[in-house]
Amino acid sequence: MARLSGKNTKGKLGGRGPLVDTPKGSGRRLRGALLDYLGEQIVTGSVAPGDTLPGEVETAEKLDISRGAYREAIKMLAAKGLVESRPKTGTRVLDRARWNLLDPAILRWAFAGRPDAKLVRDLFEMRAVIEPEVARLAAVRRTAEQLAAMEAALATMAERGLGTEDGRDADRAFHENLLAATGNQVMIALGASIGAAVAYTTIFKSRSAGFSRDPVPDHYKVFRAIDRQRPSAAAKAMRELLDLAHDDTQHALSDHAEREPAPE
Amino acid sequence: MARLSGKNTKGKLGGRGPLVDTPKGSGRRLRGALLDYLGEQIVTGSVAPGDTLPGEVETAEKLDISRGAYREAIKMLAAKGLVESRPKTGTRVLDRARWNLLDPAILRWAFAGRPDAKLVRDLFEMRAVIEPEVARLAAVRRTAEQLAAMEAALATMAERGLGTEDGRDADRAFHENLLAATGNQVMIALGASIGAAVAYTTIFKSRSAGFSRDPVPDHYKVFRAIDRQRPSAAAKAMRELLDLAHDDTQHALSDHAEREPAPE
DNA sequence: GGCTTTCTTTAGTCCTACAAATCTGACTGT
DNA sequence: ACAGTCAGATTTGTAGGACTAAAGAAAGCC
Repeated sequence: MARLSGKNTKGKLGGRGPLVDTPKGSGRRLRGALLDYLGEQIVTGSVAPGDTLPGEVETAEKLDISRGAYREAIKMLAAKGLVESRPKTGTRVLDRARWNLLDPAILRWAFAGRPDAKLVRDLFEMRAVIEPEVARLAAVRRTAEQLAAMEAALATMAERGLGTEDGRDADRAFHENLLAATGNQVMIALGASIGAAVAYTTIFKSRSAGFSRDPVPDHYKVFRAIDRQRPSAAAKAMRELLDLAHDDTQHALSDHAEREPAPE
Repeated sequence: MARLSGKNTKGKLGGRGPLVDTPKGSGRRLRGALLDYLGEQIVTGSVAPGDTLPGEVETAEKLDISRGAYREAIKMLAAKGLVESRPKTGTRVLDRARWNLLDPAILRWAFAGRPDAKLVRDLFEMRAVIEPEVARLAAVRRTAEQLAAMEAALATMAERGLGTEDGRDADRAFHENLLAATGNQVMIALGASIGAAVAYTTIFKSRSAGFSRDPVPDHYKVFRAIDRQRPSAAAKAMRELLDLAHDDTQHALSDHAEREPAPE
C-alpha cells in the first residue's frame, strides 16, 4: 500500500507526477511509456553513464506504478545495453560504448530532442561507406520483383514529393528494396536502422529548408544503374545521392542550431 | 542440449524439466538462463517466425518458474525485436526482418550451435565493406595512445599466438582500438558486434585447421600503414587481412560441415 | 594489520488477484 | 438477410505483497 505521491525531490528521476496522465486505473501501455521516458532520459544524457538509478521500490512508488512494471521497463533497457542491475549495487547506466547504438529505439530516443550533430555526422559517414556498396551488390543480385518495387516507389516519390507522408514512405520503400536486393541480412538490418535514424533528421530538412532540391533524379540514376546491372555506376550514383543528402541535412542542421558550433 | 528433453514435439517450447538444474529456490540468474534458452530457440529456428508461444501461465508452470520472471525474459526478447506480445493474441515470434540482428546477444545465439554458413558469409561481406574504410579513417584520426595500444596488442599476439586466450584477447583489443581510432560511434558499435560474432567462428577455425597461417604479419601491415598515416595503404592492408581470414574461415566451415551445400 | 564473519541493503523470485485489451460469436435491429 | 453491437472468454498487463539470494560494508577475530 503506502502510495506516496508527494515526494518529488529525490534522485535523478526527480520531481514529476505520474508517468502517464491517465488517472491510475486506466493502465494504458504503462510500461511502454515508462520505457520511452527512461530511455530518453539516458540517451539524451539527463542521467549520465555511471550514475545509478534510485532503488526499484522508491522509483516505482514515486512514479506511482507497480514494481513489476518498472522492472520490466528496466529489463528492456538492460536488453539494449543501456543499464545493468546487480543486487546491493543497484541499477547503473552503462558506458556509451556498451550501448547497442544500432537499436532503432535508441536512435529514436537520440533524435527525440534536437538531433546530436556529431551523431548525424557519424551516421552519414557510415552511410557513405556502406550504401554505395549496397548499391553495387544490388546491381548484381536484384530480382525482377525488387526492381519493379523500386520503380513503383520511385514513381510515387516523383508524383507526391518528399513533403508528403506518402512520398517519404515511398522513399523508405525504395531504400528498403535496395537493401533487400543485396540479399545480405546484416546489411538489411544495419541499413534499416540507419535509414530510420536518418529519416528522423529528414523532418528537420523539410522544416527548415523546404526541400529546395528534387531528390528524384538522383534516385533515378541509382535505379537505372541497378536496372542495367552496372555495379560501379550504381555505387557512383549512390555516392552522389548521399553527398547531396548530406549537404541538405548539414544545411538544415546549422540553420536550426546556431548554438551548437560543431565541437571539432 | 540435454537440458530440456530433445526435440519439441508437442508445444513449441516442448519438453519439460527445470530450466536450470538448481533445486527451485536457489534462483541462480534464472531469468538470464531463460532468456538464453528462449533466444536460442527462436534464433536457431526451433520456433519459427509467426508462431505464437504458449500462454504465460502455461509456460511458466511448465518451466517451473514464476510468471514474473518469464515475463521479464519475454520483455527482453521484445526489446531485441524477436517477439511481440498483445493481449488475447499472445506472444508471437516476429519476422526475421524485424529482428535486431546486430544485437550481440542475438549473434551469440545464432552461433551457439553450428554456425550458419550464410550468416558467416554475410558478416564477412559486411566486414569487407566497412573495415577497410575503418582502417582508412583510423590512419587519419588515430591518437598516439590508440597507436600505442595497438602496438602493445600486436606484441602480445606475436608472443602468445591466437591459440591462447591472451592472444585472442589481444586480437580483439587491436581491432577495438582500431575502431575507436575512427572516432565514429556508429562504426564502433557495429564493429564491436561484428567482431564479436566473427570471434565465435574463430573457435571453429582453431578447432579444425589449427591456424596454419600466422596472422601477425597481416596485422602488422595494417598497423604500420596507420602508424605512418597512409589511408589507402591501410585500407589495402586491411582488405588483404580480411581475405585471408575469410579463406581460413571458409575452409574451417567446409571442413566442419559437409552437409550444408551453400544454399545459393 | 590482514583476514573472516556478520549485517544490511538491493535486486531477484514468487504468489495472488484484478484490470484492460481484443478476439469470438451470438444477438438485435433494420 | 445483413450489418452493427454487445457480452463472453482468453490472454497479457498491472498491482502489491512476502520472501530469497547476492554483494558491498562494517564489525569482529586471529
